[in-house]
Amino acid sequence: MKIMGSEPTAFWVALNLAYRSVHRDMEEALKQAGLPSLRWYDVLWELERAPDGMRPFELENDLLFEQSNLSRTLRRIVGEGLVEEFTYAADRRGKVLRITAKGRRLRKQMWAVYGPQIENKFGPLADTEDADKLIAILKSLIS
Amino acid sequence: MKIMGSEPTAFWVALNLAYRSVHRDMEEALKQAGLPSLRWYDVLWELERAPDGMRPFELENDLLFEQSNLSRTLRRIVGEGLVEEFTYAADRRGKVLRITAKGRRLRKQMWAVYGPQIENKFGPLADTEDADKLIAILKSLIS
DNA sequence: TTCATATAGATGTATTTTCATCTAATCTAT
DNA sequence: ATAGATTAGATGAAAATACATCTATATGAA
Repeated sequence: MKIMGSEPTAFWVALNLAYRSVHRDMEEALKQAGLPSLRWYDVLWELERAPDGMRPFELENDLLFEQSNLSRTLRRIVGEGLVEEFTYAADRRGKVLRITAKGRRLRKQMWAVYGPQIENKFGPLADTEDADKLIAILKSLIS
Repeated sequence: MKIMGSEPTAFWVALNLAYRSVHRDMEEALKQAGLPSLRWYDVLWELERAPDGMRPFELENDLLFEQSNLSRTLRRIVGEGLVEEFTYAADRRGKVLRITAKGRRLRKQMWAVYGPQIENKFGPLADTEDADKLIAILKSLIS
């Protein structure tokens, strides 16, 4: 019989705190620089890599967004002119999103802050061969 | 010069998605069972292990709570009779929190759902011979 | 075709979280 | 002792997120 303080719990607790700590610091750095949140970055970067645009529901899956949350986030992002919406001919319920030039510029500006943050936090670990193993494990947890 | 798709970024992306995916599922399971959120669990468990009670600011540090958020979360938790507040004689700005019998019962109920979730997700990994090393890496990210 | 079901996305409402600021108590240096 | 700075915690207002539901289109089986 497993007891509470066992290994799996320790792993989850560490994962939890690590994520939150890093996330908090990164949001802080972006805010400090007068830039939007990480969620916005994720959307912009995802769209920047999709030359033909993406559907909202694809973003939802890739980024683990709550549907209603994404819908409103997109409204704001589109409102800022960072992304454009087009009706999707093949399915008239849907739409297609494409990043704008302005969106690309902002994404790049954000990367200037975000990138170094990642480098600071994770650069030192990246050498460890254990890091690869950990990445694999982390990926396996995603459903 | 580092490019964007490099190792550290892969690590962070995996950490990010893993956390969110697991967290979402766990919250879902708790909600399904009509139980409060993980944040409440964290507070209750932390207090359960503190025989002499804890100060809010200690919880704030241990659980990476935003101060104002914790303040309100505590109001709700105390409102439900799960935790009691006492004035802290040695520093009259502060207070001491102690879990109640009701709080302990609820914490246990929650564990009946939460524990198995952890076991499901992380149990399989625990065999990894260097789980400890991976945990250490995660912990090293916490500031 | 037609009815039932499923999917894409929006939106009203409630809840949670953040941000900024406030009060009261404590601490520190003079 | 006292002025200034710091800390514990609360709170109004704003923003983000979640939940439930709704509309419109699409799909699939009879």
